[in-house]
Amino acid sequence: MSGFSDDMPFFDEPGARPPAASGSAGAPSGIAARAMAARQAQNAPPDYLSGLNPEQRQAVETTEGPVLVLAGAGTGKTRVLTTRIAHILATGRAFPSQILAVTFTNKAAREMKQRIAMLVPEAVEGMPWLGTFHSIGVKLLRRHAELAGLRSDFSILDTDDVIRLIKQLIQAEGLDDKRWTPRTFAQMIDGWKNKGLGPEEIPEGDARSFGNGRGRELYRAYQARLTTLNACDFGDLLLHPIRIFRAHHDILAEYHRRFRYILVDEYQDTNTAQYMWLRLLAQRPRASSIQPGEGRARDGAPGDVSPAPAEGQPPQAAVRPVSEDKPTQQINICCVGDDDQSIYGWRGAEVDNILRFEKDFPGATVIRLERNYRSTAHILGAAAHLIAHNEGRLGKTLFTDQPDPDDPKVNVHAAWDSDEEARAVGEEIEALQRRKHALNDIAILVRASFQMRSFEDRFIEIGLNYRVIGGPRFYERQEIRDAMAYLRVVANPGDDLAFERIVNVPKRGLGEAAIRQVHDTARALSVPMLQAAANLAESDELKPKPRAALREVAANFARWQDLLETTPHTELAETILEESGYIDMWKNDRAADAPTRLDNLKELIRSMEDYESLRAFLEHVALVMDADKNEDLDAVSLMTLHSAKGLEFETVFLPGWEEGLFPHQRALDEGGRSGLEEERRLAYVGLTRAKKNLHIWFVSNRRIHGLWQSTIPSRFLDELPEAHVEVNESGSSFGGYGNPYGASRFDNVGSPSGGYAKRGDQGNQAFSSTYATPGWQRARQNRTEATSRNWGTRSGHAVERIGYGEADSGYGAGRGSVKGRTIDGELVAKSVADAPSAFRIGDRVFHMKFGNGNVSAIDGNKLTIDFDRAGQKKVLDSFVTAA
DNA sequence: GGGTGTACATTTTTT
DNA sequence: ATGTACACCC
Repeated sequence: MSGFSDDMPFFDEPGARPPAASGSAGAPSGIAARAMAARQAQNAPPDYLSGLNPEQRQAVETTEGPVLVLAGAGTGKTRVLTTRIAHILATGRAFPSQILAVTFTNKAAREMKQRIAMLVPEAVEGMPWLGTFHSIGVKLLRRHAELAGLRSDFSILDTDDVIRLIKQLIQAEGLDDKRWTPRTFAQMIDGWKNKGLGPEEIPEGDARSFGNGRGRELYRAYQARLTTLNACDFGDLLLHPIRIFRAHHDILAEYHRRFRYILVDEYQDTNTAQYMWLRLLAQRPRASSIQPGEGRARDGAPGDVSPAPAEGQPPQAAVRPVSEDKPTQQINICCVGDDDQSIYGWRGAEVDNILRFEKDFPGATVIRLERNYRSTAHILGAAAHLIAHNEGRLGKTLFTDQPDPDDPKVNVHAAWDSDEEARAVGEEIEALQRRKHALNDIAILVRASFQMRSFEDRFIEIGLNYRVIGGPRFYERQEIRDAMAYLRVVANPGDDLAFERIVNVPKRGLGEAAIRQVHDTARALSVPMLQAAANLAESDELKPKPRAALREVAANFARWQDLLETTPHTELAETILEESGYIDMWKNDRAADAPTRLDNLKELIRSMEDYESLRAFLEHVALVMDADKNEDLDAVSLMTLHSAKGLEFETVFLPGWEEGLFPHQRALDEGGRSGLEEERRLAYVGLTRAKKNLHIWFVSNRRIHGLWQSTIPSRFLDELPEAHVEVNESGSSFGGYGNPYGASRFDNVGSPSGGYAKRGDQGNQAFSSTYATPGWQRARQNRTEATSRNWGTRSGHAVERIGYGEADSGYGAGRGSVKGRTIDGELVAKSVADAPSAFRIGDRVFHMKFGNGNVSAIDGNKLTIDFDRAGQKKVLDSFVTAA
């Protein structure tokens, strides 16, 4: 139908054009010339190699055979990857189109393209196979769609579409969608697909665990529905090609001939499906059973392998033959990764893939990059000591060539609560700013996004520029998704999900009943809903009003589809949004954000200009996540630790190092030891983002889900080496309250005279010099604002009180009631039982921080207490005792 | 079909 | 505490 194939140069098309835009169709003039030059000048290494250290250079020059590059943080990973590609090209080992280079994110792919362009300018246009797993998957699937039961104009559904679809299926099965939530099932399917499992392959137990044992049927129905919709989800972008490769050896063989070199970025993040996909492509045709489930290795005729020059292959003369002395179809796969930075286990990544590499690819060369160009010796020392607490590593130790005795140690600070934490970080940043430190070179990396809020509040208050990275994405906004739904129906009339989304947006008087009717008709006739709507509009099965509405919708789409051929896509999009009444809908909306939404729609249309066709644009939006950010502004970056991977900053703040938050309680509860190790790797990633200054913070009180919790410092703090760490005792807070893992040097943080924090110490006097600190003033202010009573002149007493008056009984009793789960003797989980509270309304109670108060309401184990001094708070009953 | 009330969940995120 | 999603009622 659509003419999308223009922008996809498939190699086996007649007259396949190699490096198109370079104008070198046929003869690789530019590249070959370069290759010649390179070989003529063999004595002097090409200049792109000259800046590499010996390990990097080895990684670049070991082009043949399987290679694993273990690239620690800041060791020049991307540089190796891009130089390696440049090297392969410059030496004439392959054409750009014969290199498969996969990344996880579009950002990484883009960066790689840019950097290759700097090294080999003429090559990039011809690297059609550099991209994310998913974008390459789409490309493969568009080419062979019919083998997966799809048409090549299939839609790609995002998570939201998938959930809506599954909801329909669950309801169709007569299941309660409260008991069996679509979200849960969508996650299950995602998990199965990550493992490469289709409906028939999932374990019986999994199948039974959902929807009264109907999991397998539901999954099957889901896949059937996708086929009907001519759509696939993200998982299918990998799974369909895998199936096709397995079932059609001739097609796989084509790609075997095609891809001479395979490069994989962030290999530690690959999941099982991606692994299988890579194995299929990298496998030597003759290779026998290497992998369970991968047994059918034999395909392409073993003998024929040697460069059966397909169209567009470099003339043999110009190319150094692919290692004549080695067996044919050499596996030239190079995986780059860092097992210590594997932080995506929760979404299916298998660290094992990287740990197993040498077994998977016998004879592999393993190269370690440990020379770090980013961080100071203190930071590296801290990171190394921390990560050494993990088991099952391949083992690497980062080092730096340039230790500087003036480098600051890693700083650890304590704060009373998250507001004070934000306030103090804000002050530190302002101080840096006065010293001309660029804000762009400062980042705050949090474990969970709710932590960002206190920083945002504070930064707004003091007028500090900041940017949040990884927030709600542009294309996830309602108005964008609506607009996209219109476009999707035009591009793929079978996209019922999109149709349903907008059939009554703006309101056209089509209620649930009318839509159901369209749905049923579509099912009965096995046609898309759009078609069914057109039919219904001509029948008398509906009341006049909805009938007229449907007729108009159907006529509109018919007209738009005609325009698709003749009208530029941006213009078409404008027409659609105008004629559908969608623009007017927002113009008439009095909501405060309506103008913003209109702006977003304009921006959407503007961004379409960057794409050749409607379908190219739709694909971009389906696959690309990036929100455009304002790079010009000098601003502090605020993001989660996960989204910080791969970035670096001069100065990094890591707030929230408290048990339960970091490591996160849920990671511990659900992941046990390996969950803890992943959290530790996350900490490692955080530490290694910093070039020079690193500040870690923890607080003693955090409000989680609306109630106050006392917190204890993260065990990770205890895993930092003293030699590289400086505990900052500027003393604006009350630090830890004892650490269940034994004495911790952080127990005393924040106590000028020390010692109060030790259990049993009578440390009241310790606070005399502390209560007047800004943190306290602020804390007090908050309380005053909240309750405006009982908190004026007696604050001094209150401070003493709150500190440790009867702490032993209070704390001890509270803690003692919480049972913990342990792994190897380490406390890992402390789930609080939902036992009815032992307290009653009106009871006089004591809380270790807020002092005495009266219980005013009880909700399970959550108490609302009117504290004498601290005002009304909600706290867990395990944190108070009868007074 | 739209508006109001209640119930529930709330780590991390890419494609 | 706070937001969202759904159910129910007008």
